[in-house]
Amino acid sequence: MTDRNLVSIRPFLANLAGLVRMREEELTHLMHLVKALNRHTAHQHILEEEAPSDRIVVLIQGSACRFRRLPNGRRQITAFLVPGDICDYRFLSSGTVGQSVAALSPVAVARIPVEAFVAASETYPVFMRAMLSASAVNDAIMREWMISLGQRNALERVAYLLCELELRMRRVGLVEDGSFSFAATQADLGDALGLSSVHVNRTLQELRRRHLVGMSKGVVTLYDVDSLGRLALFEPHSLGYDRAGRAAVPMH
Amino acid sequence: MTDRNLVSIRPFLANLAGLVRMREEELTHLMHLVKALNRHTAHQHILEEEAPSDRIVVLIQGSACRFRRLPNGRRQITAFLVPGDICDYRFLSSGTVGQSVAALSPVAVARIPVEAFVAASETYPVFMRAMLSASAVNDAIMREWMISLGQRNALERVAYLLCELELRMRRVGLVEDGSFSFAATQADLGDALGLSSVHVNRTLQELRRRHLVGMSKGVVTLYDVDSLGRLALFEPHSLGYDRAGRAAVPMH
DNA sequence: GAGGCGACTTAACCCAGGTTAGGCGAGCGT
DNA sequence: ACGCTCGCCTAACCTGGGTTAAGTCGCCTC
Repeated sequence: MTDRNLVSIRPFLANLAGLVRMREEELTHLMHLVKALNRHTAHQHILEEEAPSDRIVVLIQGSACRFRRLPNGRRQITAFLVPGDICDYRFLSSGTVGQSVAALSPVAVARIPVEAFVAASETYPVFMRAMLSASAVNDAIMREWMISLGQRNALERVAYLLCELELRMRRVGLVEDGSFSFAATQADLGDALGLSSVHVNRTLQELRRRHLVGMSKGVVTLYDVDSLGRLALFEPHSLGYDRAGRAAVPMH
Repeated sequence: MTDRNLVSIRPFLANLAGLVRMREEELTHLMHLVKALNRHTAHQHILEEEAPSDRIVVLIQGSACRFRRLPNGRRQITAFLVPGDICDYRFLSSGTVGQSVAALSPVAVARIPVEAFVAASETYPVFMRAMLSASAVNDAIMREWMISLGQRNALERVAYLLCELELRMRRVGLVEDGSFSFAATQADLGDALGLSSVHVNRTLQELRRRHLVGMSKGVVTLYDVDSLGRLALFEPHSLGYDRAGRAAVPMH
């Protein structure tokens, strides 16, 4: 493993530990499964559509997105990734499914050999359970995006996305005073929300005007999460987190 | 198991056998895991949001949908289910995630106790692999719906949905002469596609006018799958099927 | 420090699809 | 045979968000 000391994989551990109960020993063992820690610059691809899935790839630092391109050139971003997120779950079924992952900012990425992970799961079944839970949460997030795209208007969509990101960042201990780092451009947001970048701009301005949101230089600030959540029709429990009564994991 | 003779669970077996290679013995064993076969009338709920997931619920006959309701009353259909489909994958992670499943027509449903299934997977690991594959396909379908909602216009969306359904029905041997049964109303289609029922109507008429599609009394006919697919920006391989070189499974 | 590029902003115009409000026919219960 | 409900269809009108086009600002490179 390279430079484990420079970049902490803590968000990853926090992510999984927030889904299943894990003992100290298990967390340590899990940590040692990480075999490589790479960096990518903004806009670089982290995973290609057709890449074999012999590694579990985990985002450790920075922002990234999953997306797919249509034959007509349009792009749909299907997920934003925050530190601790697993980039792609195809290793669970050893299939290859068509979507790529790209960095939105400079990122650090950890890679875990699937074989080693599966082997370790024999001794620690909690590892596989954690992955399946993470995958289920991922599904829930996708489902909620579908609802955004189908039923929410522009203002609600943007508000919803920000609430979702805030919750996910908070879970891994990366929200401070209502602020967190998130590197998508307005065009990226448009490709994720099914809006033009022009309209994303109009919408963000409206949210700023209402003193709900601040956004600049890759830092998002939510001034009033409650009002924003109401506006967004945001229901945290629908994301599959904390339904088990388990909130953000305390980092000791 | 009740009245196994009246309703064939063949679509279910075809579905899984189309994802992983299974021997005759395994298919037989799988069949014997089915412990109950129930019927529901149209509009009845098959699964509630909060239901415990101690059964794997499989649609055997008829049409159904997964959906979630927003606090403002609007409804987003997140998936249509065709015979052979697993209604809900939450049993994989033993979490409860908020969506319901409802019948669109009279349906038959099989139930497999999760415990028995997991136990059987010890002897036949292919069972669990099949479930994970089915879940991955389910993800791919959801992803493609997100792309529809975000990037395709009304005509493309409707066309896409019909192509997808045709493919899925064909996989389980339920397409004859380009026709298959599908019971959603135009309002249902609207709730799935993020369109008003009025506009779904306009759009279907346009597809009929172009001699691409026929639809009446719960029977869909595609007159020209190729043209329709082109119009829809439909890329079958993106659904995760047949990427492994495996097309619709021959039923011997 | 000139030039270029990428992200954000603004404004004018326009259209795809929503909304509202009906009408029509088939099935069904009484 | 009546009336009800439900699904389908039509038409008139309206608006949320798309499109195009241009301008600003900061940052990076040479």
